[in-house]
Amino acid sequence: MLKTNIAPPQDCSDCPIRHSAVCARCEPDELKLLEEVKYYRSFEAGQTVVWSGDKMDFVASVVSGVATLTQTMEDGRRQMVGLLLPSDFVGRPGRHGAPYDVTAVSDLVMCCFRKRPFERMMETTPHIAQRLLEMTLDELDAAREWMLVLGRKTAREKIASLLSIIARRDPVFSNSDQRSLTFNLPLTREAMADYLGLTLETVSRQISALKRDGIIRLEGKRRVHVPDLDLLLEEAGDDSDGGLPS
Amino acid sequence: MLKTNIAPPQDCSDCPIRHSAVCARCEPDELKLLEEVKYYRSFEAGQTVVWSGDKMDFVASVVSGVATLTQTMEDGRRQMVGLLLPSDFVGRPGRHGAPYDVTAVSDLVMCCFRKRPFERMMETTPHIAQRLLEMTLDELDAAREWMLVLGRKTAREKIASLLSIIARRDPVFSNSDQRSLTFNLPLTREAMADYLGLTLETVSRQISALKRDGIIRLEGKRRVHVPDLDLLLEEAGDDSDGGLPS
DNA sequence: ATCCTGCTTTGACCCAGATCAATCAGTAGA
DNA sequence: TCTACTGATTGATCTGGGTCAAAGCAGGAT
Repeated sequence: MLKTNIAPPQDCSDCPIRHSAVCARCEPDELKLLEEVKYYRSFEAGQTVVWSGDKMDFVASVVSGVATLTQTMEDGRRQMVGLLLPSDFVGRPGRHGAPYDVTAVSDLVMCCFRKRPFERMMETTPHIAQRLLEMTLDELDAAREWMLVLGRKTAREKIASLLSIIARRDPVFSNSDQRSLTFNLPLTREAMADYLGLTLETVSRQISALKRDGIIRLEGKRRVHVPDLDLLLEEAGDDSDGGLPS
Repeated sequence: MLKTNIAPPQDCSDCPIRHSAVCARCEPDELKLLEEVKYYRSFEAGQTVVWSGDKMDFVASVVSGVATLTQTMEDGRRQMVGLLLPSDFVGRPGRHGAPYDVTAVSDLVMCCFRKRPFERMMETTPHIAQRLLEMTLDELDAAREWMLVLGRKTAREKIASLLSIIARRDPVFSNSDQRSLTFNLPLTREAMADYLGLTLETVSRQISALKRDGIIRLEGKRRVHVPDLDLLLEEAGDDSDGGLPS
């Protein structure tokens, strides 16, 4: 397996997620306190970060790479319940056990904080608690959007929705407002199926269908080119236009 | 329609949700400040509290009754994304528009806070922000559980899951640990369908099936008796036993 | 009483997506 | 170069839940 061993940042000031993670609002002195309780951990693609039910004595931010939260039923049915991209936060202050499996789906670097000290800082440093609240509210919104996808969308709409979610969060998209773009798909077909409540065969078929219909083009299995983002959003069944007035 | 006009509480000290809502951790002096920016609103069953997209100049706690958050696609497909029972919180500090329809499904009393002053209090009163963070994390957990239901469970499991969720949150359940219990179903078949990503016909059929199999008994359409809660949990496909050791 | 009107139940049929199975395409190792 | 794997694609068939349609069943209102 290809090992891209990305070195963790030397210190917070040149951290790539400095301005979007839990620490985003911290002042330099607060950052210094955080720095004392933090440490980096790296995982290879496929490794499990924590198993559901295990004790989890840290909370963490994703620095680089992609991780997933999944729930599994006794008979093996699996549902992804969280997709963690850089700057996303894992773990819950004030809880000991992990409620979900956390898995690295690509090579992954996490910035971990020892739980106890972090919890104490939450009480003394409002900037951390404020930012965490904001991020949690954003995640709740995302989860609710996802519930609409799971409960009411067709397989084709589900795939289109997932692609547009990933496209929207891709750094190259944030920097441009073109109609067309190209991005990496960080998930296997199986992981996409777990995300969308489908089987991997259906995922594959629907991706082929979108390709056939010219909505997307594949460059290798894992790189997606979208010639017209509006067409993709249309397929996703979302209230497409953000309503630009005349 | 039957009008049960429940009078709102006179002041916070005899409010039924005093110890479980956003204000749960407030000290008497903090409560006094909150009291200055609060007002009650009542809705009849079926009324809309706010429409998705509308301006929402308040945040609120449910005092009594049940409300839902729903998303609707252009073609009319609907998905419930939140079920609000007494003490639950609606609205997001720092956002003007409502992202979902909020609807009273039974007669409803809400304790509303004017948004601006509430936002200011969030910054000055850590007890409010802390409690809101805790509640939001709980909701996120619930949303993720719900995602497993929507994505991977069968219709029968979905119904059993919903019934056990409602049973668990029913006040009479919290006060007893018997195997059997009886509770009111606050939702129509259609609302249950919107919750579970099903059609109302399927909901009706599966309820009949659970009844036929002796998992539940109906006393009128809206009152459910569960002779053995463990059987219901089994049907829900949840990791049933909380693991009582030998 | 009887007629609404808004739920709910039940039946008959159909289809989107699951299941089962074979094949293909890269990449890694020997 | 050949082999072994892991992931992806495609085909054939089956089925759970959707769709369409017709009753049933309260509570109010007339």
